[in-house]
Amino acid sequence: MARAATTSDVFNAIGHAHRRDILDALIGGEKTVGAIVDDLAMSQPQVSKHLRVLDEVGLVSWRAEGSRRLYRIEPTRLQPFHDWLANYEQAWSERLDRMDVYLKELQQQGGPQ
Amino acid sequence: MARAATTSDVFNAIGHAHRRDILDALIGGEKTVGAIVDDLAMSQPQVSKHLRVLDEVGLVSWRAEGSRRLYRIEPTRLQPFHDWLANYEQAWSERLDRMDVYLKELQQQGGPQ
DNA sequence: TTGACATATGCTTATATCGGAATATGCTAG
DNA sequence: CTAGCATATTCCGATATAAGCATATGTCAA
Repeated sequence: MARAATTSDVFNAIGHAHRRDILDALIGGEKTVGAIVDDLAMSQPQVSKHLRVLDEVGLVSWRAEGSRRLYRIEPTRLQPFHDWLANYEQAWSERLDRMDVYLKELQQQGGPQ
Repeated sequence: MARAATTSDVFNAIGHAHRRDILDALIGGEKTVGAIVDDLAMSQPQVSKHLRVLDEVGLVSWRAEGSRRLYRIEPTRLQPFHDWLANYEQAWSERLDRMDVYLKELQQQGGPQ
């Protein structure tokens, strides 16, 4: 077998730097494909293809205006990522708690020999 | 050209489901390679390779204990994710604000027709 | 309708992995 | 030193894209 078939997965979508660049470029608000092409140094088909991936995953949406498309970020779709991160932060703080308990025990016992 | 050479990039590292699975398996604390192999249904070489990637990116670290290796998560390396997400949360809340303003306008006007 | 512009799509090539199997390395016990 | 276990590494074939180029599609203006 080969690479895991994980396309159309939010994590995979943001796993590529160019797509993160595109998302970053959209932080200020909706933008035209051409504007993104100008902002970043990418070819138009390249941008369109990455936008397609981002759209399939739901990270961006668009509306037509004449012959242009205005793309915008769909920040709510970052929720899975957010949730994923939260697990580790919880694990981390629990770990700090345990360390805290340990340190307090040491204090009560007068410290290690 | 082909796929962007973005290995040894934290975002790329978590872009693959199996590596996220491994990280999840390590949430409870440090674990042996063999333990991970048992937990997830993956071959030992497969797990070792993914651990290598995660290690190169700094998302895990390990200590030797006899002939075993105990791997653990390195939560501080999650900071880039946190920072990146923070940008979009701002965009997100701004969007909620705009929606709020819009809703208030509707209220003052007596609602849409 | 034609022309010009904006964007999407199809085709091709190059390449980065992924996964599997076999093997190497490292450590410990006896 | 040898056997055996735990893990890493190498070699391999398969495949999923990424990027480039050319082209199709769609929209507006005249």
